Amino acid sequence: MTYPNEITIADVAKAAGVSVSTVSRILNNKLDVASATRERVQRIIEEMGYSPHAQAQRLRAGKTRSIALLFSLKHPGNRPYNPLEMDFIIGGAAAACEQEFFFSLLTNPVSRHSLVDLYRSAQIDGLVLMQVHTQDWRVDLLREYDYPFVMIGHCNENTGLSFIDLDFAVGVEMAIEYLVEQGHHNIGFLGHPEVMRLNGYGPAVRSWEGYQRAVHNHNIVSTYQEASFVGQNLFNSTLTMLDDLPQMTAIVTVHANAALNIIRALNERGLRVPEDCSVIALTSQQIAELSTPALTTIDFPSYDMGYQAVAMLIRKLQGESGEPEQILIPPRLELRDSTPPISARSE
Amino acid sequence: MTYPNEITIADVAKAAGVSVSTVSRILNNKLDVASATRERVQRIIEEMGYSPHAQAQRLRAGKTRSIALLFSLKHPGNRPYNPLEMDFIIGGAAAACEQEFFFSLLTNPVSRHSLVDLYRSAQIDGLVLMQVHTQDWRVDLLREYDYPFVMIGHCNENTGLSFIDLDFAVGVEMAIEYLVEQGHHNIGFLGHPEVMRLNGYGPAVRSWEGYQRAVHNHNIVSTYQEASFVGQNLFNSTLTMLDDLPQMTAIVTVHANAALNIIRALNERGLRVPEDCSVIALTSQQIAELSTPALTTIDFPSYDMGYQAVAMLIRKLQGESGEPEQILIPPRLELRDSTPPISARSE
DNA sequence: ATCGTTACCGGTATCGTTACCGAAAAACAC
DNA sequence: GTGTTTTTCGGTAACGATACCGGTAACGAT
Repeated sequence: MTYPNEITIADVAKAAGVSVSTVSRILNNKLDVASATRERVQRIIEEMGYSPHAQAQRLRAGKTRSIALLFSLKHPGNRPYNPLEMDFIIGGAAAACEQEFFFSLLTNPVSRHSLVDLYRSAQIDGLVLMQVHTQDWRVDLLREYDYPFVMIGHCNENTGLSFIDLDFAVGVEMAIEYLVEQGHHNIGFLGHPEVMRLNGYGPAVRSWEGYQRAVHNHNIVSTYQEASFVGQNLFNSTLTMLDDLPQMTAIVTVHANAALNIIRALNERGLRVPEDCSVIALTSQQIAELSTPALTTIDFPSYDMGYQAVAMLIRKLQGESGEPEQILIPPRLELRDSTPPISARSE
Repeated sequence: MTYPNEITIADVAKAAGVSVSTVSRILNNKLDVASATRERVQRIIEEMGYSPHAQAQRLRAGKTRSIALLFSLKHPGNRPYNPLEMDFIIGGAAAACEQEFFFSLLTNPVSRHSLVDLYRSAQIDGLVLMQVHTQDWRVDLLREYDYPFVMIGHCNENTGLSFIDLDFAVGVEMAIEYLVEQGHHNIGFLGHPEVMRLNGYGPAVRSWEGYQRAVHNHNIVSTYQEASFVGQNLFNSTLTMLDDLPQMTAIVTVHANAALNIIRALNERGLRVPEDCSVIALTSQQIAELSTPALTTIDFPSYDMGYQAVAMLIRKLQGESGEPEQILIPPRLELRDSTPPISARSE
């Protein structure tokens, strides 16, 4: 028993004794078809196991009904890949699938040519950009060509562009302010690798700005280290901060999965979290709750951001409104167990 | 200045003063074209910024040149998603992109109907299945219809099927055997959630078998817990094992990111890793090196597995050989810092 | 000069679908 | 009964590309 998958609309038409036009109308729920024939043909469609050829439909419609997410594996310093970026992908995929869009991952490095080609050769209707830099040639190019896309992240100049991003600057500031309110005076900051900041990688630049602003606005002693995502590096950077500022009682980090290494480094020096040192990380709820103690965070709703970005892109593609949507998520402090409440710390 | 993207092969032909056939031949590198015209037309293609309409090409060719990976977000007990599964995705995407295949993520739950429809409606040429169960209706269905697919994982009955999987049973056995050789007699095993094992989820079933076999073959005292991926749960399960077997000196776990919680739980009881208790995890190099101490592992080369699976699928699609490829990766013990060398433990 | 071979190119049909136009049939008014 | 509107349907031409077939021109051989 074989299952032919070469059934076309013509086969259905012939079997039903109607024209292809009629079958097409039925498939697309047009009204000018007698309900008797509609039901009869629908039954035959069911029996034959026919489903319309998506490629042909899309060629005819001039739409691909697929979008892609550019995900560079070559991002400097970004190995292993950030788990929050994984959430972007999953969230985006979920949003796309709900709307019956195909959602592809493009990991090849893009050139100007290959980027434009994606649109020109009708491979995709739109694109999601992540790992956005404050100045980003991809953004400039797509804007110039007026191709539809959205960003997870944003540039310095965003007129006419749609994006969703977390407000990293305010986030870091908020974390430090909270610690100051709790009575901390000696605070460490563990940021992105310096190379990423110098390259203009958005989160690196803005979280750094937030740190600088907080230090400037509050009367605190601080130290900072810029570390890569590698565990050993985070571990060592924490030790370096302790050398630099032995009386440090709190650490703020932008690293999603640094907690383990920070805690271990502190333990190495006989310090415990949260009794001797508080920790606030900029990460998602899921990751925060993986650690013990669960981490107090500036929440990084990465899954939702991916989801929203794709939803935004699809709205744009369906042309519901020409207005760009720009969402800069206000940071939200989530108190968990890595920052003791003020009462416990008062004496 | 606008950038029209509605240039067709006909426009190029007209501009070049040749027929569409000739342009087509040039695009496809056919030989029966005079090199003079070829170069002239190619220059015009370049100038006009033409690239062929992928949809039309694929309709004509009867191939979609896209594959998909089924990734269920509803996997019981599997929240937050396993980082190793993320690696499958990234590895698969990388392999697909290298071969210029589109690689889509499908997160919607599939039904028999929607699964078959993917092929019938020519949305995809092939599929990668993960989260495979020892008996899996999706596998049975695709096999019945003879649609091309590969698995990351495998079933009990795999004749004619292509897959790549890690040998979990032997892996767990190997880990325990190593610990026995190192002189451990009291060993804990932290496995997948019971519900996954009972549902027939491959890795859960097989790692459990490996554990049982090891306990049966060696003269050891052991305890086990089955925990979900949630941090608190892993933490508590470790404590429970310590209650159950206070003299425990080693833990084997299948959880990719359990290390933090195991270590913290041990610390809670005044035990240190690796001085008082060894830990072996079944996880990838990248994750193993995130922790301090870096974890000794049964290596789970998840990125490569995703990559290989897609490469395998593409080979199958290009029909290089009708033979199914079945790769059961022999486990490899990677010694790092969470298991002290035998010399350090001898006295 | 004629024929055959080769190199190069153009026309046409086709992939499977949908939009459009118009025709046949049915329904209604009088 | 005729005339008019409405319903229902079929034919045809696209969408943008490629495969196939056949035709022209150029060349060498006889």
